[in-house]
Amino acid sequence: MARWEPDARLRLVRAAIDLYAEQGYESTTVAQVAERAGLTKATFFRHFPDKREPLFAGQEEHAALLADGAALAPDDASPLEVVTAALDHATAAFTAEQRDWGPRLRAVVGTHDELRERAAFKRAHLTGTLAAVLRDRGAGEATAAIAADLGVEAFHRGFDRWSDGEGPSYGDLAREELRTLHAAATALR
Amino acid sequence: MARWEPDARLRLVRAAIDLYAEQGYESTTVAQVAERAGLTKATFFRHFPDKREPLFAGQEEHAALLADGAALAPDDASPLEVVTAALDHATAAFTAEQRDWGPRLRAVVGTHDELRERAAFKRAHLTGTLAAVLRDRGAGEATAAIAADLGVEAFHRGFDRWSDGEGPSYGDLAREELRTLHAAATALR
DNA sequence: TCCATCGATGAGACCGTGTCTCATCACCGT
DNA sequence: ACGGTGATGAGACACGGTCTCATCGATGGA
Repeated sequence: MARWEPDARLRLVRAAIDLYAEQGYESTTVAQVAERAGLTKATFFRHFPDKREPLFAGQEEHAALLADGAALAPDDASPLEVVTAALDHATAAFTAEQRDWGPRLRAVVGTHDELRERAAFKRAHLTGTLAAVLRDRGAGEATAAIAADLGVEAFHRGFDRWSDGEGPSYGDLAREELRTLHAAATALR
Repeated sequence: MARWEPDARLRLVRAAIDLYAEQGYESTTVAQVAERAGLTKATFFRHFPDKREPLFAGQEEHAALLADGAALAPDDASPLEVVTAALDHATAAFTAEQRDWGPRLRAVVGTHDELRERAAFKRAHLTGTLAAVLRDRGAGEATAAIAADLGVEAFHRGFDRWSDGEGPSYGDLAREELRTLHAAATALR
């Protein structure tokens, strides 16, 4: 793996973020992204299925980590404890580089519906994965859906605050968000 | 408004649903859809912004109705009561034709990620709209987010059951789903 | 040292989506 | 009849995304 100049994939991610931010997503062509990374269009599509995906490269990992963390929780854990375990486990994915990219990614994604759409899809995938784990553990349909919603909401709120440089660790922020959301949920009338 | 053969837009919707179901979404071209509707590719794109949109033609109306219904609720209504009012008001959108198309649409959308993605986006839009109304009415950030999630979840579950031919009226089904979800939410631990 | 292999890349043809411009045609009011 | 208006058709165009074939660079073995 990785001959010639290594890290082609990473170079493509960086080139995409930079160009989409500099010139706008629409007015940037895939060929331009590839060129900035020292590659060609064909190679871009060998690393990513489409023009939007480099911006969301880390997300499948997040889904996997959330699911793994949830599956690793003790058998007698309540749904909310399972979600907490999932959030804690996901902490592993959050490197310094991810934190730096966070705000820039949010800004770029916010500029174009096509990107918002992909973000919504990834989020729905996350929610679905988490809900499936909860159902497998015996939670009711409705309970699984709500707990998953709260977990993913906390996941994103925590990440946003963390990548804005707030708080000590991501894990603490996410847990705090989850507590807040849970309190609001039980108080709902 | 509608000269020549009237209802060009509706004919396009029907042609799209039929062809996407018959031949698959991928292997159907926009030109084919337009041709079945007795039109051309250029006219298709005058009625819809892209190939996916005819399948989701009714959804903006749903968002508007939910928002209107929520805004019409009495000033002292609780978040959940606001959501209930929104669901009741949305009932207006559900014609017999919508019910017939429901299962077919679900089936087609389920066959292709590109369509699932659009569905997730529409749903996120719905949730965002509802949450915004709730925040404007003074609900807290977290409360608005959760109430909106429950509302949209109930909206979709209700619609699925209703379009499967279940239950008396859509309004009753959606209210029932909302009650179930609310019960699960308050019982969450 | 040389060579065969294998995986990553480049080159370029190709189809479909989505945009745009210009011409056409049907309806409408006068 | 006649001109205006708005929906449509025709066709060129750029770009996204797929595919095939050729190339090249590193590796491992004789």
